[in-house]
Amino acid sequence: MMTVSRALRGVEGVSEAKRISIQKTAKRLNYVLNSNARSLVSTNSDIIGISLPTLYNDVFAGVLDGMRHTFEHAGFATVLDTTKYNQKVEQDWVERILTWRPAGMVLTGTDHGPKLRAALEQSNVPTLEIWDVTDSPIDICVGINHRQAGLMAGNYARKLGYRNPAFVGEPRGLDKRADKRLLGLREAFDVPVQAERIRNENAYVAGFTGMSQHLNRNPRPDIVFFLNDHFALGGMMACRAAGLDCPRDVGLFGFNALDVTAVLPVQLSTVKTPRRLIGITGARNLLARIDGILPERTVSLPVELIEGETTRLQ
Amino acid sequence: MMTVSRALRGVEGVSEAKRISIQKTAKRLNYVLNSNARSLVSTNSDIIGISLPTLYNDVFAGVLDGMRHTFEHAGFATVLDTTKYNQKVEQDWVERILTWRPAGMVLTGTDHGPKLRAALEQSNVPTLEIWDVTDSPIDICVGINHRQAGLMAGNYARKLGYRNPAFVGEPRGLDKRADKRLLGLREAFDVPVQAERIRNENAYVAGFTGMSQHLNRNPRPDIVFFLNDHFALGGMMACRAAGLDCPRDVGLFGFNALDVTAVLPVQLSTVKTPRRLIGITGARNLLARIDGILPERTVSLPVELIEGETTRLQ
DNA sequence: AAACGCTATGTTAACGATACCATCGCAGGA
DNA sequence: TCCTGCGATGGTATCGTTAACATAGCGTTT
Repeated sequence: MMTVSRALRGVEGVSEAKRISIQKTAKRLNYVLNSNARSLVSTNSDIIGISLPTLYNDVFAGVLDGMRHTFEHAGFATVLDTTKYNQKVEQDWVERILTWRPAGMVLTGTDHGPKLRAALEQSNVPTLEIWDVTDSPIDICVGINHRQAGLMAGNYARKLGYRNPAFVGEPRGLDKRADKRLLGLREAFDVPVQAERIRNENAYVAGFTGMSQHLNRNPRPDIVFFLNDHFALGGMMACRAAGLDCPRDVGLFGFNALDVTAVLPVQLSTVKTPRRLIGITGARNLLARIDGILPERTVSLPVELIEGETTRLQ
Repeated sequence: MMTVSRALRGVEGVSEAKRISIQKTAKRLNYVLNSNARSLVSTNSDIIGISLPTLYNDVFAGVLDGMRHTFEHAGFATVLDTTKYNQKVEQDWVERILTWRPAGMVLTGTDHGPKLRAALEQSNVPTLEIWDVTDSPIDICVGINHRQAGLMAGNYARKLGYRNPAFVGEPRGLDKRADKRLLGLREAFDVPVQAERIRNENAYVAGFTGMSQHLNRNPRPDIVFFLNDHFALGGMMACRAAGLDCPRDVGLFGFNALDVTAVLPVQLSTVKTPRRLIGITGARNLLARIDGILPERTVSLPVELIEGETTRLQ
């Protein structure tokens, strides 16, 4: 038994002849190793749990892709969860995955249910929080500063001369990062930023609806910021449907620099976020953490302001 | 030990008083069950492996969402893989997951690496193939008939009077389902269907590029079919950039009825695919299969032709 | 009061892999 | 010839949980 175990694992101490013969026999018998037994004896598995809010958003697909690339390369399998921005769902899922003794855990954002932090600290499982940053992560975190990103966009627009800003997003509390961006935005202006909050599965429709509401208001906003580029595209279409010209009549500002922006007739002003890089950096740091090296607890990656044509005041 | 095990699992045969006391003690000690040990003794886990080509495509996000919803509800956790349309990646991943003795397995499409089918049949793990259908699935399958969907779109366009069809997709062999749709399309017409095959991470850009190529050809196609709606949106923008009007100068036809089509100024003609339903139905059948009930081996769900404004010949 | 039936609780072995230690066989040195 | 050292191989106990079986305790029936 021991020789077989050693041979199949590629561990030292087996003659080459015997190793080959064992491997041949294993293949002939369709022998499949049992990871459960291995994990039981070693008290940890090569599973990494990843919790994301949703997959309908290219953003998380990008982050996930970066992480998975790195994890798979290092020999870890990923178990996925989508919380739909529901803390209870996240918490239950984490408790569940912990029974598998995962090698590591990845959560989105830095705001979680009350018992979750304690459960993870108890368990001693290396934990990465991603996409947002905080000074006091559960363990380590890699992301961007959303408040600052909002501030950056707001300052840019204010300097251009926009004076009547508005925002279109989801209901408050749902997407905590978007809330922080709006906070930054409000810091940039000395006038109130009107927010339309739309709940719709379809982000484009949500943007369209929110923009339409803003256009009905008096005075009409001179620039509208959106939760992301998909919302912004919806807004752009609402603009068009109302017979208004962008940027002549109203400015538009998105977030994330998603794929679709590459083909729009009017280039969208937006903030480019390093999604794949966040994933890769996060995964790399978590792997280091698993190996016992303690990387920087908090890594905040830079974002890039894209000055598009939708904010060209005449 | 047995009483504790029974108490925590909620199995019959423990007095209520003792059960409560055990649960309290467990909580106090931060006791976490070990699923590895449980899986070892029961020789199977409550893990279901899901392999998808990519997550950058809303299509698979939809299918995945439907499946996960059903699986989670039934108490199963999902382990995810993204193959990027690479059979070797898929095969290695399946072999890896099989060491976990998963309760079930989900693969995308019906074309796999040579050893994969044998490995899965050997393992006796219930397996669902999704998105495409075949008469001889590995185990069971739920999806749509892509050839027929292509044929349906082609017939519709031919009847409208289009005579010079073209297609924009990815290199042949990459997305087997798209290849089948093109096959159906070609069946519908008695003239050749010119295909532009573009490789680009960004689907919108791929559509834009492919459309531009077609527009340079002489004679120019009178209708262009796209791999999906994202490609089609890119094509629509290329059209616009070239100063052409759609549908006056050229017709466009997408696939999938993705979210973005809801806000386009000209409603895109497309084929609506039941993605969530495929996920839910597939998951439900796989669960039945796991419970020992043998559902229909092959389920082909209907698609719906959306007659948009991009195919209104004047 | 003895026999029975039932529920609650406890004991043992097993799942498959591996760490740890024991042994075997052989080459080379004294 | 015997001993030493080393690499290759094998034996045993263990991880945490659960199925299967055993027993203890208590009320009920005759």
